[in-house]
Amino acid sequence: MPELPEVECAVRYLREQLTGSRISKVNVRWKRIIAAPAVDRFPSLLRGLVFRTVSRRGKYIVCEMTDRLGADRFLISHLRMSGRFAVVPNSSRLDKHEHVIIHLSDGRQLRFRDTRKFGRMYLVEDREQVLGKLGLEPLERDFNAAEAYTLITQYKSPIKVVLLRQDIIAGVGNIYADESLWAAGIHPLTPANRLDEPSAKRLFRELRRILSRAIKTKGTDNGDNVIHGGMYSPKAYGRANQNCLRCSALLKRILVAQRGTTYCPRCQKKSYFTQSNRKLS
DNA sequence: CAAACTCCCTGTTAGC
DNA sequence: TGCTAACAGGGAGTTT
Repeated sequence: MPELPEVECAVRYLREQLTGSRISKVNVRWKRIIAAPAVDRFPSLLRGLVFRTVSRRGKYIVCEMTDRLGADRFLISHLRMSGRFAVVPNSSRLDKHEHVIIHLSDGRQLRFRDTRKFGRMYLVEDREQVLGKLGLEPLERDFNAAEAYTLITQYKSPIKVVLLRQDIIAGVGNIYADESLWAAGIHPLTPANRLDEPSAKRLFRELRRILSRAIKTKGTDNGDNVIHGGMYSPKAYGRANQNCLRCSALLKRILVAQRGTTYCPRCQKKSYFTQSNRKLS
């Protein structure tokens, strides 16, 4: 599932492919993907817009567009579980999971493919309408660990829950939450406000290191499959009942706020619990 | 106000 | 082998 690094790779690909291109026609094949405005107005409002640039905010892909009069419009997409973009020639065979087709005036098409149909697209005049509540960007140069520590100590919920909250730190999903907690040696159920400053700083350092490295390894993947199939291999996520790569203890799987969570009971010490948790199988 | 639950979807996998 | 049912998971919305 795409998280910050996968979205960043998609953004770089789209920026390369789309900058300067004009939309000539739009075909929506699964209406629920269009979150704003009303689906019936979406194609006509997009027609004629030119891609200025593409950037990322959290897990959102932000296409900055200009209309014929030079006014700003924002085409913002969220890949959710299984969404991915591809820019292909018109002649490319239509896949049954390609739900939004954006025709470009140069004979190519931007296609949004999403098997689970959870992805969302927004066309708005004010980007804050979609992005307004997002939290800190963990890879920004101005990300400050001391500041972030002060921020997370406001929450008594488990640190993993805090990491997953997009309004606190943007872009972290289940994979990189488990990975950074494992790397920092912090139990996922530790209440955020019980973390000491060194632990929190270690967590942020590991988070940034892991996110950056994931972007690099996905980036070196062959160019036309930038979103998935990267080289990043998780050390904790998805490795329940396998040996910890640091201490060789058996990794454990629990539920934290309804999300599958894998951690090492030896390296990530159990300290405090704010909620009951139950074992999975 | 926060935590928990429900829903949206379908490919994959476990179970029979 | 072939079928069905459970499951995963981000985020919005609803309920407790």
